[in-house]
Amino acid sequence: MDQDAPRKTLPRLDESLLTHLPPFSRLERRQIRTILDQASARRYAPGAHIFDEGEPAERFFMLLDGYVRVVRVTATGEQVTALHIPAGQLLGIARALGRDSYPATAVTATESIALSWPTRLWDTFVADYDGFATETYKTLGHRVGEMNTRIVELATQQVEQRVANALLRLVNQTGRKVDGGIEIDFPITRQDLSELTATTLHTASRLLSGWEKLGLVESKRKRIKICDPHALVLLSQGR
Amino acid sequence: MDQDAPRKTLPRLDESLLTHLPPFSRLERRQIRTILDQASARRYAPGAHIFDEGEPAERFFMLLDGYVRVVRVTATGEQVTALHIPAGQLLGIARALGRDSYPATAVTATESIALSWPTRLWDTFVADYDGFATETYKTLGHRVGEMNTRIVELATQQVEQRVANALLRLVNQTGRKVDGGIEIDFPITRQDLSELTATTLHTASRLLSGWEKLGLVESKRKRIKICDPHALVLLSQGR
DNA sequence: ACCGCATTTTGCGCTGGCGCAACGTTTCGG
DNA sequence: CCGAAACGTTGCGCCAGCGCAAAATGCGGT
Repeated sequence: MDQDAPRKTLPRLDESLLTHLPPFSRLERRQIRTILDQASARRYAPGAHIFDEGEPAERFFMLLDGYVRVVRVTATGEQVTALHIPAGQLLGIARALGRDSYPATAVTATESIALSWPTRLWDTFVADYDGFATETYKTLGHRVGEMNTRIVELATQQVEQRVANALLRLVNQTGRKVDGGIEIDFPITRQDLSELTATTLHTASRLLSGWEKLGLVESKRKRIKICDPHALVLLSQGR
Repeated sequence: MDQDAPRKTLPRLDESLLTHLPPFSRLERRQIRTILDQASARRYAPGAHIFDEGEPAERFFMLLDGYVRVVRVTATGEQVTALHIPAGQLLGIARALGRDSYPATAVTATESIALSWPTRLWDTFVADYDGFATETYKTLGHRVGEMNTRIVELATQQVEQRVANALLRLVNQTGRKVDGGIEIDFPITRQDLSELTATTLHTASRLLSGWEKLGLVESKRKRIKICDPHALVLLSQGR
């Protein structure tokens, strides 16, 4: 997207990159070697688009490092974040659902590294590699579950509860222990948070300010630390 | 659920029931026979629960006739409709996503008829029947797309637009031409509509009343007829 | 024909949270 | 080190749509 620089296939990708990741964990060293030899590795700057909604799904990806937001843009230009994907998961797997174009846009939240393969190899992977299909469908199932939860939240909860829930989920997925609490492990702006919870950055900011005064959270620019998760849980359940 | 009446395997299920349905369309007569012989058929009264959220996913289903709403219930007892499923589609296919319990409740909107098979046969179907996996993942992909759309709608649109959208979608999926317009082919209350659009039955009722005065729709109890779809499309896109 | 229940309609007041606006603060490139 | 851009905070007014309440209407059962 950014530059059409030739995807540099790094000198030698080590098998250890994949061996512990669910979709590949049941495979033999030799198989992983084959898979890696077919892969391209690439680094993405923060905010880079890995792929865009509607594009033909030419490749599928394994996020090795970083975080990715999956975003949809409405006709009127508003953004809605559908999902956050942490390192170690596949993305752009439209093919698994019989689609031939990407249903959403993938934007890196941090500097990220991803492997990718041409979509045409998908069927081979499914057929040849034991556990690959099962494991991907599991993550897919998990994502569907998350989407479902979001629908229910959007439909029934107040903004305050939704924001609290979103923070808790982010912390659970990507929390990093620091002194005084748990911090969300990637840069996230009020704007991002608002796109994740279907509100405005103003309201998100007000809520965080309020919580900060109560000692529930602390936040610097682009960084949020949860100090009192339990209190947030209470908030997230409407008192 | 309702009664534990023995699932009556009807004397003889005809192959024609399945031959034209996507997941089975590429199969031979003989294979379909085998599939049917393993199936149980059952009739459900309107409002019956085919399965409930959280239950172990013991069977998967093919809806032969009727309409089913897929519903989630929140901790506070509110209902949210996640999806509508028309005849000819599979449901309860938790297994396809590696889940072993149903993620939502399936409630019939009309009298319905469904075939079902023990979940343990799922893998056999996928392995033995060509096109079965592909086709199911396609419907799954379609449903994921719908869920995505709903998230975006809930996040960005006003109630009026959401209700308009919901009506249009229902009409597209299940519309039946009648004189003066297109009618939604199953009974749907204001309450149902509100659960589908995350609003209250009051607001839904007010909107429909308003539109009726403008001649966009006509509605008797549990029946909604769209008279001017084009005008609704305009509404659904915010003017 | 009548009763009771489910569904629908409508009015009215209240409020969560959005829109707008202005201003403070941190980061980064040059 | 400076200026601009990105990010965050806060005050204020307004309104879509919810909650509550009450009544009307159609429907099925006995």
